[in-house]
Amino acid sequence: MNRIDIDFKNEKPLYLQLVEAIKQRISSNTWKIGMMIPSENELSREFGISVGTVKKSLSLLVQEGVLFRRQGKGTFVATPDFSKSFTRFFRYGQSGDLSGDIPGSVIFGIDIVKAGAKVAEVLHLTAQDEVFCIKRVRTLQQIAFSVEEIYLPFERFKGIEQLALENKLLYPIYSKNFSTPIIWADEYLQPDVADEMTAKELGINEGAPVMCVERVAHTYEDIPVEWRRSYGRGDSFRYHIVIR
Amino acid sequence: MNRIDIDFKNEKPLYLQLVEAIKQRISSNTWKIGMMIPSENELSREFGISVGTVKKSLSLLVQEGVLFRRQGKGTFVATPDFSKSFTRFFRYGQSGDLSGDIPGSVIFGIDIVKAGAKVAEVLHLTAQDEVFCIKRVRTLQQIAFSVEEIYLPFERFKGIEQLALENKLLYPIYSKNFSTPIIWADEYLQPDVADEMTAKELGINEGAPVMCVERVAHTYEDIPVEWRRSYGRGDSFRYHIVIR
DNA sequence: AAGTGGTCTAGACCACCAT
DNA sequence: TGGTGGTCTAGACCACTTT
Repeated sequence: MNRIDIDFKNEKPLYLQLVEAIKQRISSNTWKIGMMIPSENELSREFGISVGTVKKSLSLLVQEGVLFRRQGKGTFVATPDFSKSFTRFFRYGQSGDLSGDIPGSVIFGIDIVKAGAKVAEVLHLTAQDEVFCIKRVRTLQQIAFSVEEIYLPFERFKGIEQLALENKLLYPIYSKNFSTPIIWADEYLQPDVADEMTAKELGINEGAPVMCVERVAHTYEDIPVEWRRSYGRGDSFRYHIVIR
Repeated sequence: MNRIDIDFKNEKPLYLQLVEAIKQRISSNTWKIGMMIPSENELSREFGISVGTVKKSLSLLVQEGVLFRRQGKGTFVATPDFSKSFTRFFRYGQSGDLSGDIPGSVIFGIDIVKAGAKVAEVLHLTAQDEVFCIKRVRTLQQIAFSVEEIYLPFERFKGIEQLALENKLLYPIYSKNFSTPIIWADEYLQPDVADEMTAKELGINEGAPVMCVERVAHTYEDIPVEWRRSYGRGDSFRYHIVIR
């Protein structure tokens, strides 16, 4: 029936068209997070393409982390849970691993300001467009481990200033309240030393090492919707990546 | 003919067995870097499996960066060129990007020492095993940007102390002289501040920010063969990664 | 037993490249 | 024109999960 999503005259391969169609259904909340999506056979019938092609699309989406599959059970919409991968690099002491803990946060303020050149560039706005600026300190077990400034486009996040953000993870809020799930991000790391202000907020000495992390977060449709700059305590920061 | 590589009674999927067989041929230099490997049809005949299964193996190897393919031409062994991805994060000034430049290096010494606990653990040796320890400073346009200590297992790299390593990239040497191409690496980043020694070597002030990068480099067979710790100038270090 | 995903086959047709 | 990879089909059989 519903073949409006697939265009057989289109030059684009069918399996990529199906990938887009599935992403669209997830991003429009037709298929919700954690939900089982139709089986290979059903998708094959619905879109009028072969099971083999459906398999190719689904394995691509699994590879991207959008879906996960369980043999004998089904295919499910993955949780775009960045909180785990985004804080996995913090530790305390020499060996303690707190990546399982949920960080707390204290909001220092949320303002509406002009984007300015830098923010405008990364969020694809003009420098005169208004953005929200959230300042907060994040904590693990009552210890501050990072301070951050977060910039959000005003239009998309209108009303966020009235929500209780204290001790909340932001990405679930973007997803639930603003239909804006975060799917991937660019991240830039630079070492730095704490200035007076940062040192006070993190409870460390001025001149102590900190990690500066700048991040641009994106939606399914690759729209940049958040820019943030964090300063993390050097003694609790260890970032692991695999290079291929 | 040559079906010794594929075991149809094995529980492991055929396409994964083929992936291993192909990696083995590359790592044993049977198929050299840049070489065109046999076509899908030839591989299908040689290993006695269907073309579809061969396609699955090859696309997996492409995804891992081991092979690359060109429609109408063939499938080729990719250059395991880590020099690019491993130095891509350096820059000078506010915007200059020197990732295209080849860094120079000054060797401070190459010693044979006992591995010790840390090195033994990551290189899968015992603490009494001997390893090479290379100390060097790396430069871009005559400016030192990092100092590093590099540890290599003695047995695999016997003779490296007699080679001219000055201003050379090490990974091509591992590959050419020791049949040890580096395929992937774990990398750990932490911010730090320069001590007196490091500051002098990098030409910066004591207490200035530096990035501490620890890396474990691996072969095709996932054998860890190098451990290094680098301290990079904070003002020229910017690390970019994409999180999914 | 019925439904799911995981593997595998044996083709087909096409676009691209070399000759 | 013949060989290559890229896409797509229409099955088959298996392992696993649920009913």
